[in-house]
Amino acid sequence: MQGLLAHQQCSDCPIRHRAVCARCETDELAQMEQIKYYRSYQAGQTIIWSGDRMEFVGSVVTGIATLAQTMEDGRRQMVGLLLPSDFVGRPGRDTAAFDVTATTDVMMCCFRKKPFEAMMAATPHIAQRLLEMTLDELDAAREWMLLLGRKTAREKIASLIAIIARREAALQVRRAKGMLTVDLPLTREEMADYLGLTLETVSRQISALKKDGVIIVEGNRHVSIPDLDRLLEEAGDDNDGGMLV
Amino acid sequence: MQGLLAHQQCSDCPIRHRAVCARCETDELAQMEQIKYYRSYQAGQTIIWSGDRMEFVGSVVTGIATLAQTMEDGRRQMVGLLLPSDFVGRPGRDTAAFDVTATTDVMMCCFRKKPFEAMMAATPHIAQRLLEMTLDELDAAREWMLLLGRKTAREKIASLIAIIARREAALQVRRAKGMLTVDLPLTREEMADYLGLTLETVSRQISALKKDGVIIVEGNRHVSIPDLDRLLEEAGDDNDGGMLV
DNA sequence: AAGTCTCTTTGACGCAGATCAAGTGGAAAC
DNA sequence: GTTTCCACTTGATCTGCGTCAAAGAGACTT
Repeated sequence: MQGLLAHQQCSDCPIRHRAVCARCETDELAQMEQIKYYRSYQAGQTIIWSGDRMEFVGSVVTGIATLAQTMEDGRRQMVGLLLPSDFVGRPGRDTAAFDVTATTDVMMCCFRKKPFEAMMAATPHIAQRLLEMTLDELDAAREWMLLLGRKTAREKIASLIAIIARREAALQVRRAKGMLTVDLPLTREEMADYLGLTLETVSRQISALKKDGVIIVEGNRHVSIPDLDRLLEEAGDDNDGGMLV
Repeated sequence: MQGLLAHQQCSDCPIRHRAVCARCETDELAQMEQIKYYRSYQAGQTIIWSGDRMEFVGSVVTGIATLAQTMEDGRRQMVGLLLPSDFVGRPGRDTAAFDVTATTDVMMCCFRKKPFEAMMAATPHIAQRLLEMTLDELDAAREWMLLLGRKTAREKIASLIAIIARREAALQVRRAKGMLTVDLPLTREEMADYLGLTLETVSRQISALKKDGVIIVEGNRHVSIPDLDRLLEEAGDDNDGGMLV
């Protein structure tokens, strides 16, 4: 798989139309192709340490990574979930502000920072797309601030499941009227780190939502949603906003 | 004041070198000048309602505004503090995602959205600067997520004061060895909305920090900091990061 | 088949911060 | 000078979630 991807043409890339290169013309893409390289990480591996010098920036091609911050005493807060097409790194800054960790096996499309910055200066399409993506992330981060600051544990869990479900619903061609179904890409502890809770509270609230029939849980990771509106109500979202990074 | 500003040249503008126009050349600035207009708001006035159609984008020239989100039942979370030079609005989207409210009297330098978007497409300097500003805001938002998700009430208050103090320290030419001094630009309730607390808890923790000698409070708004390192320690920030929007 | 490991669930208890309520102090209005 | 108002403080009580502890449930090893 990785061997195949490593020689893949950008034109065949699964994230071609969503990543930072989405707006590039054929010739621009050819230039990108020159400076890119693939790199893969195993589940659990740290991709970037906070404070490290960043030699590269890049896009998540496959897999899921997390962006997190840790205090000296070990308290930990996830501040972003990186899905395929999401951008990692920050042009114009040379030390990383957050830890980036692979949650599943991850394949990244990387660019050494300097050449990328040079290309960005020369290619408005890249800067434009990156601006668009960054604005989306900022909106998502602000939605998340409401969750962290004001929602109850139950609402937080419902929100997380709703966000993941919404994303799945957008991707998977609507499976003929079947109940909406998601696989949680995170352990209880990772959910806790994301939601500003403890893993025990996460577990308890999932059990409570299950008992109340809001969700149906099979195994640890598989969740079905009989009534999405009910779930959204539990999440405390009136509006239909609230997409994830 | 407003009358004067309304006829001011961009070249004399107090935020000329920090706002979205910072990178513009003289000729580009002249173009911006053509499409800009000033608008002022009184303290307490809402500048933009969440969900409203946005007809304009712009920069805060003077004063302080807040970016906030409200749930149906009234729970409220501030998601940004807008200071002079900060940008309001989102090119490429036409309804506002958050409420923008003037905390003090505010003067905005506005651009109708369409002409601004057109200029942005034609002027890479604007998009570049906006990208830089947006990336900074995203970092600040993520710092804030750690605060909301993981810090104690005392740490939250210390963090807020530290952030405001840091900003003051950057602006005010270091007043000859005098103790660092800040005026809180927010009411207790606004602080609570920013920190994900209640106003009672804010009041209690300020009293506690005062009693412990971490801060010296005169009146309701005026705070002196005898020992910044001590305050930063209370804030739980090991690193020196954590700037505000 | 037993042992180990990791992830998860569940219970018992305590505390930080919310809620409810009363009171203080300064500034503007009359 | 009194009244009203508003932001703020402080106290009493309640509760949601954290903490500590134990045990269940798969998956992999030997």
